[in-house]
Amino acid sequence: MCEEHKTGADLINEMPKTYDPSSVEDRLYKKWEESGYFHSAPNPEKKPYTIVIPPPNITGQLHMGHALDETMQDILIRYKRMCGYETLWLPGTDHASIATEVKIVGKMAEEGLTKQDVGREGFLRRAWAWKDEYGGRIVSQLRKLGSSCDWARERFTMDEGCSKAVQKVFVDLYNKGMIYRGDRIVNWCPCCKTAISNAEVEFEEQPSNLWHVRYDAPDKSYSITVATTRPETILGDTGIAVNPKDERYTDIVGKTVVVPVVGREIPIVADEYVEMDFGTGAVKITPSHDPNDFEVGIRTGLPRMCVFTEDGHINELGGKYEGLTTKECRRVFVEDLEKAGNLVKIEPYTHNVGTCYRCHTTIEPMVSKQWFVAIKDLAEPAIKAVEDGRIKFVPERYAQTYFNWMYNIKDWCISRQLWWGHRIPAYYCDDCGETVVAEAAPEKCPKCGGRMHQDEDVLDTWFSSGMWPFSTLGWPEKTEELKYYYPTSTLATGYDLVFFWIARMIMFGLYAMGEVPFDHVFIHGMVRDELGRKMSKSLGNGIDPLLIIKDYGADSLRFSLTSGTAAGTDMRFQIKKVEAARNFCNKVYNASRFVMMNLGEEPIGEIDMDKLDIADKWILTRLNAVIREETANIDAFDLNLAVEKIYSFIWTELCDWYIEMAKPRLYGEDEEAKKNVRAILVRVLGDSMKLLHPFMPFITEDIYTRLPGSGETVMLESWPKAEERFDFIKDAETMDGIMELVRAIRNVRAEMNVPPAKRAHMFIVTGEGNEAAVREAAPYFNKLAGASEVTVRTDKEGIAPDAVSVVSAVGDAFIPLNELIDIEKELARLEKERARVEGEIKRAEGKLANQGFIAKAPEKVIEEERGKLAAAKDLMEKLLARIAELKK
RNA sequence: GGAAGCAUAGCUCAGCUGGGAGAGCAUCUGCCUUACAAGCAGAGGGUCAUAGGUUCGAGCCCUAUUGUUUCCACCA
Repeated sequence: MCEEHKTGADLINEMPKTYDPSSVEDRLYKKWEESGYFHSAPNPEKKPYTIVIPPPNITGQLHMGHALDETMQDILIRYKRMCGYETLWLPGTDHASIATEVKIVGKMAEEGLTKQDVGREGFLRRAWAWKDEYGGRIVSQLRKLGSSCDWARERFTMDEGCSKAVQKVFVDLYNKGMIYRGDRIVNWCPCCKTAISNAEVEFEEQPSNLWHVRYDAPDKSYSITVATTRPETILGDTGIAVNPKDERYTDIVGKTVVVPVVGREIPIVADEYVEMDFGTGAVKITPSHDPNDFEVGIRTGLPRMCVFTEDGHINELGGKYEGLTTKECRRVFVEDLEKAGNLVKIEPYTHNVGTCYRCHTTIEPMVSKQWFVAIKDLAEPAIKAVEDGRIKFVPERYAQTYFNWMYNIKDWCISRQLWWGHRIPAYYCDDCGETVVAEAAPEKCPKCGGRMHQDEDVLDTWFSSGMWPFSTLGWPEKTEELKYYYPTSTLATGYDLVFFWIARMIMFGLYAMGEVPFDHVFIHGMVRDELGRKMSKSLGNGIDPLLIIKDYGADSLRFSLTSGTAAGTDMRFQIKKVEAARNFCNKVYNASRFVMMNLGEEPIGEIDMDKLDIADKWILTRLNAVIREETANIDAFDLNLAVEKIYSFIWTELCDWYIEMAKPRLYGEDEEAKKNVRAILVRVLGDSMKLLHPFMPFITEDIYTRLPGSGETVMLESWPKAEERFDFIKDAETMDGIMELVRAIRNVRAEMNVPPAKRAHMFIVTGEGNEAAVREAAPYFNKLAGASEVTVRTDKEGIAPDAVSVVSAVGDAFIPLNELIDIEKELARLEKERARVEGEIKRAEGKLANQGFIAKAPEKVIEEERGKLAAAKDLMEKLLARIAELKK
């Protein structure tokens, strides 16, 4: 795009003084997308690097969690793309069975309609229409962040391919006996009217009571008191259990008691499950409404009696309580217990109540017929894959979280009493009850020829998202994509999805593909509000990323989410941080404006290595360092460290120092010098834009493509490599010393209250070794240290004895500013400095006098220490001399 | 009940395999110096939660304690 060389004036006219992200972001994203830069195809010439997106729910709106998630992934993808990998970031959305269905039911309710009113077909029509309307919303929002997804490969968990994968896995697992159907206690959400898995239950601590209830013998000759937190379940009691070792009850085990109020007779049984020390040592058993009681019931042969309806009411077995909600029933039933005289006492009691993770309704454990995955055979290889390092968690500690869950994993309830989702491919014969599980619906019953009907239920959302890494690549077809991109590379998501999603993907990946689904699991924390609270709708403290993008730009948002926070830990969202990021954008932008303004009329050539001065060598050495460090940081997933490196390189080293040091030459007469400085500036700025690009894609693209000699996009450029010819370690050290001296001079001037405009002739006295370097750097003292003229020499001859002096390792500066000096103040300053150096000498001497240190510390460390001591002593000598001078 | 994380400058947080404590913001002092006042220069501010231990050397490793957050389990 820079075929014609533009002059600085041309370029600067295009660039206002302040960076405006809104004027570039949408335009650049459109360019990227239309140019096909995001698209990936199997390429045997390159190594693949693949990320599948954690598919956001189609119900979703972009929130800060997504913003963080996508930013991390985009950084990795853009980095790897520049490193030469064939990168695929595969996007898509999740049908989110329960979440979506709840929304649609809610919307229908506004029209006064229920699911039953519209029927399954009608409901699904609405659901798909809803998906078409809103499913694209989140996807377009992801684009605002700059996400470089291959949109041509966008998938949906309920599209044809993914559905096929789901059916195949289901049928296959069923045929292997790893999926079964049975009556089990499940977590029933009376609001969503469906079973949910254990992982979907959230426990909330709630204050309640412990009701002590006496069960009398039919003839009242004995009684037994139990405590319960859920008195309404007494309606479903079918027994009382005590510990077999409990001598208090041995003589009544096997006898019966009467359920108070209800009047049924139930047996007293013995079971190890009962803790003798807790409460009265006797437990009422309600096998249909409590998971533990369910187990006791099986062991002791107690019958099940389900007294709740699917929507949380008491059913016909509840007698006069029929039709009450469980909550109402509790109140009424407790009253009746009291009237009957069976309520012994009420104790306040706080305990954890299971609630639905979607709607936070209290879960009612209920027996019902559900489909389950027998998890053990899937879990074992999945545990092993992490144990033997085929999958690595970043940070590592999350592997522990994973193991804890996996070692204790229970069979997975996968059927949901919902309509929106993958319908279970099981068919039952209307006549003989035969069950057929198959991908295609059978015409008729293979046993009796009767009519078959399909199971009404759908599968848990996570059943399909667990296949995401391979279903999206075409499985079960043997596609090129599957062969090339699977296993994927990095899976990035929040720690809240370790159980829901990551564990399931690992299990299914190993099962269906025989190979892990990804190498690394990159875990990030949650974005909290400024006060450290979760962002939630109920608190109304959520911050909309789109508004942040609108006001500050996507780059600023991305930067603020990436910097200053270590992987895997929660972060607080602070608008101040976004502002700081915005300021950085402006800094970068203005640095580029400066470069543009000074490009001159001639084309930019190669850097002439023979014409580098000490500042040039320094910046090139520093560029090499930042390339090496940042690259290592990203490779280790330390994105925060990486972005901070390039940040401080650009702001401090490039802007505050090098650009300032470039000015004398750019504004000077030496055309050759000018030319080389320009080449260096273009090179350093260009590489900086590449290094920053993964983090801030828009501004870097905007700037990079304006630079002379740049390609049409930065995102396809090669990641910078450190060139050895740019390593000038020794010169860079000297330059650091010169910079140290400049800082010291500035310090003195500031402390002496020398007006910035007041310039003075400056003498720099340096040792032989540094003379050449300091001479080279002399002009910089004009610009950086307020010198009007600089004289470099190796002796102090002719320098006014009362000049202000600044001592440093590379040399001492003398500034005749006598009239401005406050001798007392200067002495105080030198005294302070002397004390500091004295401390340093003591510290170093102490260390070197320590025999243990000399004997055991590495030679390199000892040498460093000796060097420091010598330098400090040298400095001390100068200081003392200067103090003596002033005191005269 | 089990497990993990965190505790560092006024605030929010970094700190890689142990080798003289950092950033951003805030504060104070000067500056509209022709890239940038969303900026420049300078300054102040920390017994790195507490107590022990290992080591020549500990913010970093070990043990205990305190505070705090989160996850898992869930005993009626």
